[in-house]
Amino acid sequence: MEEMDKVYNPAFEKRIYEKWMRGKCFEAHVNPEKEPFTIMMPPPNITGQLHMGHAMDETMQDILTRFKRMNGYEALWLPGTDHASIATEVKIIEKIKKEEGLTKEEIGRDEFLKRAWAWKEQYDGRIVEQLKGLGVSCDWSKKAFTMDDNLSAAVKEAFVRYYNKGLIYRGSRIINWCPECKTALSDAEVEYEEQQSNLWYLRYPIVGENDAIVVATTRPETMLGDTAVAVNPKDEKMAKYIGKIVMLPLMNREIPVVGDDYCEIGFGTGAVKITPAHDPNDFEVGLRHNLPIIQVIGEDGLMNDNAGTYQGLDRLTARKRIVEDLNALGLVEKIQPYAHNVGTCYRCGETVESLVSKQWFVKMKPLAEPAIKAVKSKKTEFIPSRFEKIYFNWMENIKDWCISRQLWWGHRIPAYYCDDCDEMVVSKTDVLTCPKCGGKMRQDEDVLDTWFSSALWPFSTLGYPKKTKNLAYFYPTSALVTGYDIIFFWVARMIFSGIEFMGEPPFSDVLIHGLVRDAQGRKMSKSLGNGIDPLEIIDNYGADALRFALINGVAPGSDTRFSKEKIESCRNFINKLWNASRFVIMNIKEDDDLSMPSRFNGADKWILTKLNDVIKEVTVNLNKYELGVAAATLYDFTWSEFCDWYIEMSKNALYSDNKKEHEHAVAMLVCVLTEILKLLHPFIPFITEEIYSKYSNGRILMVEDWPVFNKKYVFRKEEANFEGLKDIVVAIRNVRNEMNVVPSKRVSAYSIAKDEKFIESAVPYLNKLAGISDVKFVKSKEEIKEKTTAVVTHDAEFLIPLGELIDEQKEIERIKAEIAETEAIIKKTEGLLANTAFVSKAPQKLVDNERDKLAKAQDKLAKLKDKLNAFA
RNA sequence: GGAGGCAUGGCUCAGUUGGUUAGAGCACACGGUUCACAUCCGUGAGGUCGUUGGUUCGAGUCCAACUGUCUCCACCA
Repeated sequence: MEEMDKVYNPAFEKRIYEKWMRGKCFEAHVNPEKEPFTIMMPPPNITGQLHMGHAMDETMQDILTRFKRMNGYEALWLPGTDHASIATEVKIIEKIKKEEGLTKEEIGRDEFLKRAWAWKEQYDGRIVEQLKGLGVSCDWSKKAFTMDDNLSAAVKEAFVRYYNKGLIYRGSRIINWCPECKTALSDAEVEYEEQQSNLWYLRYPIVGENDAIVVATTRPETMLGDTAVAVNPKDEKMAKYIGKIVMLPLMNREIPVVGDDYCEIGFGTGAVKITPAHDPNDFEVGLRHNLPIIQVIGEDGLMNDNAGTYQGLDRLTARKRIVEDLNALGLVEKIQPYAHNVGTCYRCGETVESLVSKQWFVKMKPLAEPAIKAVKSKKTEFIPSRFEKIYFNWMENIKDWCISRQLWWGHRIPAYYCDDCDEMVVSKTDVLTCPKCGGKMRQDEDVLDTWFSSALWPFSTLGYPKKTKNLAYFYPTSALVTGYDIIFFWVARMIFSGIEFMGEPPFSDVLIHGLVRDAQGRKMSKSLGNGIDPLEIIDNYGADALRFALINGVAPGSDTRFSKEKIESCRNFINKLWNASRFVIMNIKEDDDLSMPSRFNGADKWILTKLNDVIKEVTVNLNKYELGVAAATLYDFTWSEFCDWYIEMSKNALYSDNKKEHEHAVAMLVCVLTEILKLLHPFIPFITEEIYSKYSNGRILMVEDWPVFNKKYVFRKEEANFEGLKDIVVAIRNVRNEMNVVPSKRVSAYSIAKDEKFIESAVPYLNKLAGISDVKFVKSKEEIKEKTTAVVTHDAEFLIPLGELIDEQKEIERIKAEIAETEAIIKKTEGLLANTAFVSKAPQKLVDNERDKLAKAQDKLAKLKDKLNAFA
C-alpha cells in the first residue's frame, strides 16, 4: 500500500480537483432515466474576489449537489458570474481615474466598454479559480455570465414581453438619485443611516395678513422648490389656513396652503412645506393637488437655475446660506437638534437625492400577486420558514420597480427613439429607421438595473428564450441557496420572473443561510478591516477544513462566527480522519481480501448498528437541509465511535498471526471506513477522495453510491451489550485515574457477574481498553483476600486489587458520592412512578423505561452499600 | 412606527415532532514517550437553559408578558 504522511497536509487538493475535471465528474446531461436535481449558483459579482459569505454559500450548494449526485440524481450545479452593473462601473471609473487620470465621459462610451470587458476577463477568471479552490462540483461546461449573448437575448425578450403586456412603462416619477454615480436607483438600492441634524422651523408669511405659518423641515435648501404648504383638514387649529396664500421667502413666490391627510396632526407645527420635486411624499401630495413641480437640485447634486442666487452651490452650502439669509429676515423661528435617517447609495455611500426624472418602471402589483401565491401554496418553500414572512411583507407592500440606470456597463434598454418625430419603438432587434417617418432612430442611452438580468438567471442560463432540452429537463430548479440579505434584490424577483416567463416558480426550495461574522460577532467589512480571507484559510488549513468549519453545528438561517479556534478544531478532525485511514491502510497486507465479511463478531455488530443509524440520520438531515446536524453526527461517529472504540477493539485481531483473524479485522475496518468516507464526502470532498484513492483501485469516490440504511446490519442486542461494555471500561478507567493507578499497569480483576459468558468474551477488550489483564470469576466477595476498589454496574461488579496504591479514604468518598448520585435517581424515579397521572397518561414504553431504570438503580445501590460496608 | 431573530457551563454554539442524569468544540485541572494520530490519548470539574406566569402527568423545547441584545422593513416633515 501507498505510504501516507504522518500529518494531514492538504497539498493534494489541486491534484484531486484536476482528477475530477479530467473525469468530467461534474457535468450533467439531459437523462430521462434519472431525476434531475438542479441548483443555480448565485453568480458572484465580477467586482472582487471570494469572501467568507461566498465560501459558506458555495459549500452548502456543493454539499447538496454531491449528496444528490451520489443518490442517483442527474445533479446539475450551474455556475456563473454577474456583470454587477453599478458596482463594476464604479470600480472601473476608479481604475481609469487612477491609471489614466480620465473620467468616463472623457474616454467615451465605446472605449469605456472595452475597458469594462477587459476587467471582466480578468476578474471573472480569478473568481472561477477561487471557486475551484473551494472544491465546488459545478458543471463548468455550462458556465454563464449575465452579459453573454444568450443571456442578453433573454433580457431583451423579457423587456419586450413585459412592455407588450403593459407591465413596463416609461414615465416621470420621483426616484432615488445618486449624485456621485449619476444614476437612478431602485428603492432596494438605498440604505438608510441615522444622522444627527436639525429640525429648522421656518416662518412663511401669509399674504395680506400680519401672520405667518411656521413649517418644520430637515432640509431647508429644498424650500426654494416649495409649491405649497399642507395642513391636515381635520386639524381644528390649522384647517382655517386652507385656501390662504403664503409668500415663499427668498423666492418671493406665492404658494397655496392645501389640506391633506399626509400632514399629521400633532407633529411639528401642524404644517408641512411641500416640495414635489424632492420628496416622494410631497410628490404624491403634489399629484393630488395638481401642484407645479419645481426642481431646484440638479443631477450633479448642485443647486440648479431654478435656485436663483443659490445656483451652483452644493446642497450643504446652500442649506447653510439659506438658513443664514432666512435668519437675517427674522424668518427662522427656532432650530432644534434632530436625529433622522438619511438615504445613501448602497454602492458609493453618497447621500441620495430624491428628484423627478423620466425613467423606465416595471409595474409590480400584477407580478407580485402570483409570486405571493406561489409561496403561500408551498410551491416554493423557504427554509427556515420564518423568512417567508419577510418575503410576504415586501411583496405585499411593493412599489413599482425603477429599472433604468444612467450607466454604460450593462444591458442597454431596447427602446429606440426617432430624432424627427416623437415615435418610440421597443424591440428585440435594432431599429435604425423610424417606422412612422423614416427618420433616424437612436437607442435609449440607459442600461437596465443589474437585478433585471439576474432575475432571469434560473432560465436564461438554460437557454431561454430558446426552448432548449436543458431548459425542459432542468427547469424548474430544485433549490436556491443564498443569504437573507438578498431576498428582495434577487430571490423575490426571480420568483415573479420565473412565473411570468416560464409559467412556474424557478425553484421549489429556498435555503436561506446567515452571515459569517468575525470572532467577536461583528459583520466582516472592509472598513473595519476584520474580514478573513477564505483563500488564506485554504492555503493554511485546506479547503476541507474551511468547509467543515463553515457548516459543522450551524443551524439553518442563523449567523455564525468564524474563529481560529474553530478552523483549528476542524483541521484536527480532518487530521484524525487522515490518521485513522492511514492506520487502516497500512495494515492492509498484499493479498488481503477486503470484501465485506459475512460473519460478524460482537464488536462488528455493534459498529455496524451504529453505522446504520448514522447513515439514516445523516441522510434524513441532509434531505431536511440540516447540514450542521449531519456534519456534527459524522464528526462524533468518526471520532468518538470509530476511532476511539472500534479501531481500538480491532487491534488484537488486526495484529494476529492468524491470517483469517487479521483479514477479518482489516476487511471490517476498510468497509466501515469506506462508508464513512462516502458519508463525509459531500462535506470534505478532497481528503475523502484522496484517502479512497489509496485503496480503491482507481475508483472515484464522488461518483460512488450513497450508503443506504440496511436492517441486515442492525443488531440491537449486541449494540446494547457493547454500550454496556463501554460503560464498564470508562468506569474502570475512572477508578484507576482517581486512585492514581498508573494507567499502563496491567492488573487482574475479580468479577461477580450475572452474565459470565458475556464478560468472558469481553475480557480481551477490557485488556486492551482498561488495562485489565485477566478476570477471575468469584461467587462472593468473601473469596477475595486483597483490598480492592470496585466498579459497580447493574450487570456486573469488578473488583480491582490496588495493593498499596489504594487510598482507602478516597475510595470511601468515591463510593459515597456514587451512592448519593444513585439515591437521587431512585428518589426522582420513585416519585415519578408514584404519580398516577404519569403512569396512566404517559406512553407505556416510557413508564417501562422508568421502572427498568429504578430496578437497575436499586440493584446498583445495594452493591454499593455492600462495598461501603466492607470498609467499615 | 411595523416585523423577526437570539438569550443554554469561562467562550462559541447544538438541542429535530415536549419524555432517561441537557450535549459538543475551545479554554481549564489531573494523568499519559503502549508501534494511526501530541493537529494525540485517558479522566475530571463546570449549567436553577434571561425573568415571571400559563398549558401539560411532564417544559430548554409550546403560549403570554417583561428585560436585554441583534437584524430587517417603513421613514412623518
